[in-house]
Amino acid sequence: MINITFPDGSVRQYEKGVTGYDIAMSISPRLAAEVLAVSVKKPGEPAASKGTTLDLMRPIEEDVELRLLKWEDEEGKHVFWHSSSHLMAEALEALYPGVKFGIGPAIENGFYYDVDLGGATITDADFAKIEKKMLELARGKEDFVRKEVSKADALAYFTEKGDQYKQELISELEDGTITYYTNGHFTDLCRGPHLKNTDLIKAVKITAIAGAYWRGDQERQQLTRIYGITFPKKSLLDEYLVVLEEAKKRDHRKLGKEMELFTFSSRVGAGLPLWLPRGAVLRNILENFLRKKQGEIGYLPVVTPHIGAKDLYVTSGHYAKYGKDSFRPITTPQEGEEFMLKPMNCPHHCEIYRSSPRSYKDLPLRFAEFGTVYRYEQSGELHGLTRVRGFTQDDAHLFCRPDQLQEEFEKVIDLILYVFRTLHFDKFTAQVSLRDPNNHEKYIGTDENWARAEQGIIDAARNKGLPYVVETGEAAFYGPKLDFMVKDAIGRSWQLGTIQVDYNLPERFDLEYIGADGAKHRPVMIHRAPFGSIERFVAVLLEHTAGHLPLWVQPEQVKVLPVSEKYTDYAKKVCNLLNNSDIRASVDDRNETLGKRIREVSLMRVPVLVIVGEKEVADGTVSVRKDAVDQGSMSVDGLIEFINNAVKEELA
RNA sequence: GCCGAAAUAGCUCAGUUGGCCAGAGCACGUGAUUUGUAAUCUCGGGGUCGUGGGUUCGAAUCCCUCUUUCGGCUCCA
Repeated sequence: MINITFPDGSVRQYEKGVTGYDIAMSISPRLAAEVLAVSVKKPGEPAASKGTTLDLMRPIEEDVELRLLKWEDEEGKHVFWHSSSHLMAEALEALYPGVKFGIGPAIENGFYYDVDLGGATITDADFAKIEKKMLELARGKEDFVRKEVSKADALAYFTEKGDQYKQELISELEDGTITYYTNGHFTDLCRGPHLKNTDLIKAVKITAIAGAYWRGDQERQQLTRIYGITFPKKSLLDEYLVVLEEAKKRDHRKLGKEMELFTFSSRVGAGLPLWLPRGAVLRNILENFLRKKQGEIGYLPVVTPHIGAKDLYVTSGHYAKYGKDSFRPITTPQEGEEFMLKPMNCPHHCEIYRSSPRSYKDLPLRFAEFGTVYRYEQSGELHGLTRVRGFTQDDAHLFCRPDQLQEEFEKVIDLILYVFRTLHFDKFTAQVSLRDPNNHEKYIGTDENWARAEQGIIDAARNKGLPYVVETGEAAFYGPKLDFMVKDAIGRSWQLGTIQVDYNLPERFDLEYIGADGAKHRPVMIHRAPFGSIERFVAVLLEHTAGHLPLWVQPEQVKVLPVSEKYTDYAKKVCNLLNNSDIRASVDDRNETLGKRIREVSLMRVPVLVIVGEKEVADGTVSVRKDAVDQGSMSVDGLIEFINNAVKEELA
């Protein structure tokens, strides 16, 4: 007998070799019908470990802590979708004989399978056919059968099948660890785990097709990636589709148009946003907010040009790294003279540092600039305001002594957290981006400097008690980073704030300061941008708020609506009083019905509407509504106070 | 850059297997109306159907080029 410990701490005894399914059945058949897989954890495993997910039919041979995984568990969904990808593969094999398979994992929302269709093509029109086949196979109640195979047998099987992708995968596996899973007529190389039976899959939606390189390598074969999502109940699929529709409405590209913030023009060029008046006001508000805060904490404003001599970037290393993939150098009437659009501000700031001899007493020096940079992003990468070719970084470079690095770094973390908190970004992830340990030639600088910088970042994040994840291979080519990642409306992750420790540029630019000992020393540099870029920040902010920006950020805070022409003068007077109190207000006295003007102003997301008619003129008051909620009538002074308080509350 | 999809009026979209001067709503202009909390009525102007080429008696519709956009992949200083 073995002891099985349940999440509530209770312990039951079962025969050795009992399956998760047996255990669920022993509790209730209804439960057994809902359980998708089990998670087991051996007594010795650390408390933080989530345990190992196993098939329901795998025998359990020793004492374990056990969780029965259902749809509601992340791991349960993962198994469900992974099995669904095998179900889709089975359907594809039936519909497209000879199809070859790459990999088919579960993802955050559903699953995909990379396939090589030979000469055949799949379009959206084929989705229904695939869905139908999958449901038909699911209703056939096929068990997922696990089987251990030798490497030689596995290779022989997929060689005979002619599937070179699976052969390649198997050739990299160790003998004795290889398993097959079979559902119906489809057998796949797979570690599992899987569902007990396909009949748990009740609703299927093929969502998209796209190209994907085999093993993510641009140089290799491009496969067709088919995305899908499945559910154990039809109603869950319907709910999911509604959520997707809602997310589309929050798309910053749509909101930017509706709210008249920005636009693009193919004549100006792809990826080069044009900020409309209201958008420009929004940018100024965000910039001034940060400018003010940075002024308070010892940053010094600097301004540098949009171009720099090519030599500047040869010195910084950017030319060698990005020269050929970037905007080409600008030539001049002077033979041999070349300038480049600046892809980043640091080289310019390094030259500002060099403009004067520096003492250890001068440090840290913090040079801040809203610097517009230009990067030739691949055409297929451009995306609204989140990935553009010309954008403005809320950049600053901090030059400090090595003994000041830790404190300076932590102060930057504080600043970024302040910015995020003030704008109500609570759902972000801190990511420590380190260099790829297997690919050092991608980076510049010595191993020693890298090690110091990477350790410095990890220490700072720890000291601040910041929860973080570590990603190797995500560092910039000149140094490791601490990135603040935020998701957009449809779940894509974007980097906003970033802090980077850099020992390399100070060396390349031969930056120095005179220490207390009278000798020359090398400063350390921190690159940082709390927003990341204004463009991307605005995009994500719009998607998070669905356009209902905080009152203090709204380019237009108040619209004053006279009920009719007769009250326009009074409306203008009210508006003037608001403007005099630094409230962004305007009058809409167009010859339209009040109802229509309210509708339009609401669609523009103007948060406060002020309505004035006969009654208000007589009493010297205004009628106020904020975010579609009536606030009753108040004096103009009362309104100013009301707005100022609302803003104060947001900034608190 | 790669795979796939798309581009019709300022915006959102119709436009049947190629067949008379290409349509609607909103927006815009005009006249009426002077409005009390999410769409008042009238009349009107507006499109070389993204670009250039081709097939055809005839192209918004079929084929190719380029541009831009969308979904992924790769990339992301």
